[in-house]
Amino acid sequence: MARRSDHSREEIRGMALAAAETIVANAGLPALTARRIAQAIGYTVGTLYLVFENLDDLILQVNGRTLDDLHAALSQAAEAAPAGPARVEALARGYLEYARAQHRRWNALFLHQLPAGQPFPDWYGAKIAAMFTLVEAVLSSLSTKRDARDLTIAARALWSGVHGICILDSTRRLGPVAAQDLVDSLVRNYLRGLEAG
Amino acid sequence: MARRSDHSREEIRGMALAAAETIVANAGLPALTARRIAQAIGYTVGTLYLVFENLDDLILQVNGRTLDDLHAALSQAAEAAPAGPARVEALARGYLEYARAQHRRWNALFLHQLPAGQPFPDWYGAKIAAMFTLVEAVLSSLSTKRDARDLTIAARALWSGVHGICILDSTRRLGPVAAQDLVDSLVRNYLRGLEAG
DNA sequence: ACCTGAACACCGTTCAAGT
DNA sequence: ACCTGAACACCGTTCAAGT
Repeated sequence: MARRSDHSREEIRGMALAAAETIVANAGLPALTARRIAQAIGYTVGTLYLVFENLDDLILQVNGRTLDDLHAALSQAAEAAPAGPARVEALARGYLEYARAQHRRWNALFLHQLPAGQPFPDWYGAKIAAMFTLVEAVLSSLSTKRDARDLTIAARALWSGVHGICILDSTRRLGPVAAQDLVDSLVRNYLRGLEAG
Repeated sequence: MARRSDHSREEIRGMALAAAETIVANAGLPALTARRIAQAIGYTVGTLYLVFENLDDLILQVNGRTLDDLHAALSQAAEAAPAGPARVEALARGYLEYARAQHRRWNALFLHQLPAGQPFPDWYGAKIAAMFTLVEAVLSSLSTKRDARDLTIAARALWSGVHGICILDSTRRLGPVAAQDLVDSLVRNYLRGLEAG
């Protein structure tokens, strides 16, 4: 293969991200290497560095797509359930289901670490925050008496809790206990406690 | 450096694990390489493979030590608090404190992934299970009416939840919310919900 | 018997050189 | 201008060869 202008920068970028997503979905984040992506799209490694800052940048883009996908799946799961506690439960179960169905892509979200001290770029942080906002929206319809700060805390406490179950489940640290039972237990008792508070 | 019998196999093993622990504590798991460990103990890489199966085996040993250390810290935190709900809270806060104080070692626990499909060795699984057992013991003193299965579920749901908060905190995904507030919210409301159930 | 050190097949990243 | 391909400084792992 020689000099080519077969594809624009944007096209190469899109091809690389699609190839990367496939590699992660099929073989997991550790299998994602610059040479493998380059081979999949028919260019050499050097070309990737014309289009991405580095591998971390590329992985962040892949994970950003996964977060968008996850957000869409959760919105849908929530809307399908009747408002109230059942909707919170549907959201939590939706998260567990997504983590299982897309487990290599979902795991990549948490396996990837930026170099020490480097914070997430703003656009990525916004995608994480949007996940919590989704939970806040569903929780806020439960009881109107709480102020914004309580809502923020409740949404993050509950959602982090659900996340903890999902991640221990996906990394097989839970032993022979059904993760769904844990999610149900956490959501029900937390909400009951909130109401009684 | 030439042929030496300065140290027994067991001594080399201990030196390597100690060096590895220091590297992880100072620079994080990604900085842990066979060549770096070898250099730290004054042997060549080949020697490490005489004493460990491979790097995964070595990392598992390092993480096993961290789990022991964590278990001891949590036992102590629990015993220092009065029995009852306060003790559950002390356990949860102790976990968050450990994750923060030893954050690179603690993170290594969850950053390391065994090759696809390879389960944790039994001795390592037992150390994970011991963590949940600790929570069960503290929870069981709260109410005597629950059966063993309920206790297992409650301990794992609550503890996974606390873990989720700690891991999102340690990877800076929580935003400007105090993790301790989340831990307190989760524990209090979950326990209150359990009681009301 | 114990340990070395060089080799193999990989990495991420850069950049002079080709078309 | 666009892309290559070879180079650099690394990896984990193995194993013939040295002492």
